[in-house]
Amino acid sequence: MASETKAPQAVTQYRGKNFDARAIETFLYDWWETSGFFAPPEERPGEKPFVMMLPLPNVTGDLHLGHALSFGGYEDLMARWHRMRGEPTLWLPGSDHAGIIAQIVVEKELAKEFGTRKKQPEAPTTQEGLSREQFLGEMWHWMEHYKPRIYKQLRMLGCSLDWTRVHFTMDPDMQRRVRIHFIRLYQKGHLYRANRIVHWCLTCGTTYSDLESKHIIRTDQLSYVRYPWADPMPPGTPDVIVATTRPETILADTAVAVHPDDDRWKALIGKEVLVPVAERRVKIIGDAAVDREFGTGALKVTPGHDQTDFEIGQRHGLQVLSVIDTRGLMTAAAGPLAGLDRDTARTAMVDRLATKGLLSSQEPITHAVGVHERCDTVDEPLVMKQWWMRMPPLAKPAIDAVRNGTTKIIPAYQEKIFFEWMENIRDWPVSRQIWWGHAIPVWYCRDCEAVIVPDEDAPDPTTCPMCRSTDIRQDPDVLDTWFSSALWPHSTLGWPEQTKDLERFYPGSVLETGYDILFYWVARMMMMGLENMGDVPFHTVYLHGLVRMGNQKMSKSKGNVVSPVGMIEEHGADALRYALVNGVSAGADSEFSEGKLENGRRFVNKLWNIGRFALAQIEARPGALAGPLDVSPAGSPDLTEADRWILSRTEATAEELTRLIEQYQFGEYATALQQFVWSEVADVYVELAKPQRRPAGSEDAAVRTLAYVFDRVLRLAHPIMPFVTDTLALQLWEYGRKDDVAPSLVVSRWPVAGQRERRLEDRFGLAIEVIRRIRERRQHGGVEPGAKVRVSLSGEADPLRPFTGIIASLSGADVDFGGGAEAPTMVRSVEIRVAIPRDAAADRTRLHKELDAALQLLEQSRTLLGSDFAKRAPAPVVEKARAALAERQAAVASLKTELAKLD
RNA sequence: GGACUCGUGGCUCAGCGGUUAGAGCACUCGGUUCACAUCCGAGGGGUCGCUGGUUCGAAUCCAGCCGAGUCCACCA
Repeated sequence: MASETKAPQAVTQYRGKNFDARAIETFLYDWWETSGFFAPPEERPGEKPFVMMLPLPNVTGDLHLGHALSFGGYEDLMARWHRMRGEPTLWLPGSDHAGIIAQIVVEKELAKEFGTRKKQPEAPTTQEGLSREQFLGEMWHWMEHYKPRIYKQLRMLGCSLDWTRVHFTMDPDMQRRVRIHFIRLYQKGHLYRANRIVHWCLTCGTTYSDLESKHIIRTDQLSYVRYPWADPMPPGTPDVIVATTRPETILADTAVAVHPDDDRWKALIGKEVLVPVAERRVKIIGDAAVDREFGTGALKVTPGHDQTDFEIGQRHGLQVLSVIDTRGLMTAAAGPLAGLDRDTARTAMVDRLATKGLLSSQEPITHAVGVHERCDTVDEPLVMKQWWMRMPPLAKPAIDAVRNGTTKIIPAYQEKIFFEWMENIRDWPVSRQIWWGHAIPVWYCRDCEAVIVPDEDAPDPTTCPMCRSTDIRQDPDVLDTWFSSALWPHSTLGWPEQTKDLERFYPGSVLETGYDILFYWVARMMMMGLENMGDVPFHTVYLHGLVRMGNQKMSKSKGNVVSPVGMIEEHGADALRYALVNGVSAGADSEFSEGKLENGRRFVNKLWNIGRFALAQIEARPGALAGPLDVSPAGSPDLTEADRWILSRTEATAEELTRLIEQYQFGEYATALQQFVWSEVADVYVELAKPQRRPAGSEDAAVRTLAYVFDRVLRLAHPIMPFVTDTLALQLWEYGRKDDVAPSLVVSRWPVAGQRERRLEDRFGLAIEVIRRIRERRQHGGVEPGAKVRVSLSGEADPLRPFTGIIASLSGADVDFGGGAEAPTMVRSVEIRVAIPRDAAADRTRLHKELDAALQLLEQSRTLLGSDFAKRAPAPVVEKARAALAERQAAVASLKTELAKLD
């Protein structure tokens, strides 16, 4: 830990009447960081560190609200809370090189800077005029621009990340680790190179995996095409007509498939037809993948350009023909269509079929079409030689880990989704045809075609170990960006070296991220962690929902992406963080709004002003805090009922908030915090702490109570609102408190709940209900707001005697316990008589209304207790119901008596 | 086709077996202006999607249905 410096004056001397986050946030964050508060302290024996990896944002990206929720809401909340619980906490930052996305971003930047450049058609991702080395030079250059941007945004959110351990997935040492990982996986047989059908994006010029593919609904022409019989057939043999939306691929057909149980066709399996235009003889084969309901039940099989057809081809040993290249142009194999792009070729083919009389009919069809999720370009399935990762064996241990609880997923229903995917996992194509990314450590010999994979600690090979040729060349592809991020939890800690960090911080604790990257990242981290480390990377996966605004999923194309940066600048990070987390339950999507942000801002300001009040009281009575702060009844005999009440409520809240955070119920934590701070501390206690409301001689007790309660409140609120709380704590701690203080809330201790006075809490609660009712009666009775009113309490009012002064003060009444002439109102079994101008008619109406309500409640109690409830329900529950019945009986009796008097 | 989630006051959501179902925002009324570009107080507003079932007791558990959304596979 760096030596901590004194907190900046901009913070300790900030005295704004309202909290202006801009005045202090940057100073405070810089101080936290330079003081080393965010780095885990020196290792201590027996410690249990809390370790979390930041879900690395794309280096070229900007933070969006989802990040703000994730990083500034849940993760920083957890990091700060665990740190305050005394656990050495490591929250490790970094960014992802974001392969294809970053390459596209920089290509656009280059285009802006140097004018539009025509892309070379044979290598779509190449900037014309730039060699691969030059282009990568540009990429690195731009990284220096983007990296600080994204890191600054994380700092603005207040994220307590350990910046001494920041990593970037393309750092040279990370590249080395990825290389070693690749080589080890290869040597163990988890990686192989194969010629298979893959998704190809014509816009991005690269392959992509199933996960990066999505479907859109589109309407196309469905063409029915007749495939003439190759040999003379007996009369009555039906024509073979297939339905296709891609007639241009007919030229690559190598079979026609029908369902083996299809009565219309099964007798014809094994016969041959001629592929139109190509005039090639192909067999009719039987395969269960064919949908009998679709079209005529006969399917043209094009293994070179369709996923399903490729699989059918594999099963039947069919030849794979290619008629479309990586630019989307028809190849020489397409004969008359060679050179046309795929869309033109489609029309041309239809024309030709029509001319030849082979086009039976056409109709529009609405169907799902696979597209690349990055750019919505329609998928062009191609057969290419690619590196693949064999997934099922890697998935097995990860499935087991979740099944046996080693790693727990929250919310639990996501586990089902995890299993579903993992148990049906398919091999992962990991090579990408772009330049920005991790190189594949494989060389190919041009002379003997050997595949050369060096040992993990060997330098790049220069000669072929098989034939000694020097004509070898490295695989030009790079690895999928998720290949490197899958290693993040161990590679950032030094793997494969057995570093101190790796030993101390692996396995980690929690992985918090959006459910949308469960497969992309979480599952893969688990698999690679288990493979490389023999242990899971985290014991808990907390998945949060999406943040929507205006009820729409935010996306760049919809143009409704709202930047949290502007919100922070306007309202402060605390307000934003609070607004995002408040009232959202685990895993649920949430709707964000200006209103929520406004509420967050006002809550932050409320806290600030409670602080201003507390500090002013403390300053006014400096002697009150001399010596240790003891607010136990023994240590402070001058405490009033109100002081003891708020102290007890504070302990109750500490207990409750601790439980909520422990159970990952962050939304409820935020709500409960606001409830306590606003309705109890501010609206009730602060009012009762004002000198003009204090019984003489209890002023010092109020100051001590305020100091204690406020200190607890700041700690309890710090995980979600770090800036305003630490500013206040630093100022509060200037005054005399000697015990339990820290240089900053960041490194202070989370409160341990102390003794409560439950009876007092209950009775005080009753007093508050009574106060409410008096206020209501005053208003409805037309009493002048400032005027004093006389109130008599009777019935079961004895427990309220200690609170006479409080009731009087907060309701503007002179209170006695004698009963009186006025018509009462009932709160539970306490009769309240408020002296207001009598109006017998109004009294009667009101009393009747109250009586009706009371009778209904009484009836409910009686029905309940008259049923089997009394026999079957647990004793404490029945006891409660009995007490309620008694109270309701008393209330009804009292109201009846009063009504009788009126009549 | 398979699976999952959600349907609670005008809006956004909590609550997920036991008192008269809560919060924020919005709304109505009344105050205040040396903690609070505000704040305080009071109030109106809910057949907890529908129909059955389990239970002494269901917004909460189960089944079916209706509606909204998501994921996985496929759509030639």
